[in-house]
Amino acid sequence: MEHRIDRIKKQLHAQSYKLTPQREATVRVLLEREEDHLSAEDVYLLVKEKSPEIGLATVYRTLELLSELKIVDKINFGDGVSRYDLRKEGAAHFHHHLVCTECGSVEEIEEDLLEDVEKIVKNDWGFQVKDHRLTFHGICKQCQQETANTTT
Amino acid sequence: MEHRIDRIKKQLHAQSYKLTPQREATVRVLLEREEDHLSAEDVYLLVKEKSPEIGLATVYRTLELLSELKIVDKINFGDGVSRYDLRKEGAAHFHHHLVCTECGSVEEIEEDLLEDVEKIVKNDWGFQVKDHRLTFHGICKQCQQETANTTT
DNA sequence: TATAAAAAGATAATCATTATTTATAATTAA
DNA sequence: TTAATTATAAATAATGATTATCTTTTTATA
Repeated sequence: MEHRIDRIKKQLHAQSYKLTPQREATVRVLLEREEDHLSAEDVYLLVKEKSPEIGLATVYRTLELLSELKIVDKINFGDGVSRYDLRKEGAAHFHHHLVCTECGSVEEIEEDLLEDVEKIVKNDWGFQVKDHRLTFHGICKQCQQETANTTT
Repeated sequence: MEHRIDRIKKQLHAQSYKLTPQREATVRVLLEREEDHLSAEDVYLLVKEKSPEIGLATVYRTLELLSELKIVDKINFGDGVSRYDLRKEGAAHFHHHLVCTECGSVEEIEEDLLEDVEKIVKNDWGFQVKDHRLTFHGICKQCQQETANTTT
């Protein structure tokens, strides 16, 4: 944890930003809840538990900053809310998501499945890919099993 | 054009909805501007040109309805607005997008590049894919050329 | 230390979207 | 055909996420 905070600190410094206490508190929440896909409001409430004096606008500003520096990714699953997702250390690319339309769960795929596709895009469309967003909508393993059970 | 309106009419009827004049006007705008990725507001303004008496809420309702019936796809490129994109006739899947971070242009890829990836998702994650959304962010052909020119 | 710059806090403003309430048109039953 | 029911639309209010503004506090620098 401390190691990752340190790295983020350095990334901020590299762009002459500071890791203020408020920013650190926000980053800590993101690290603790790395598996989740928190909205700004979610982050705000969690940060508030430990640093009650923080303001919502500050959280928004911090998330925006982290997003610009590609430390977090801002994603949108179609409900009206942006969600913020810590990028894995050293990951050049956004990871993929599996959104279950039954139970709403969100799984992550770390490995990059798009290398071949990106080659095609480059060769056939002349488009120079910098980043991608891939989300699958469907039915997760668990929900499939539950449906199978109730049917039997 | 009329043929496609007819098909959409049938799709609505199949779910016991009607193609009211307002809905038809909205669909016509979507057909005319098929290449674009219009926001609800955009659609509203365009429909208003021909049918000035239409209300914004009606456009929203219509787009929502068309979206439920999978006649249009609702997408989000990360600015705060939802955009609505007519699904190609008979297309089971959402098409892909190339968003240029330089000029903001949006290209579409009709062909499905994800068949292999979906197989992997199914086999390795047990996830039953119903639909996907794939967007590449990067630099389009034209912007690459322009950069090359100014550099020389 | 004094001054300038950056960041934060508080809250108002904005803007897309949704909900509500009333009116209108279309369909069905009597 | 008329009355009653239902679907749809119009107008506008309400909501809710996000951003802007303005003031205060903190940090860095001369």
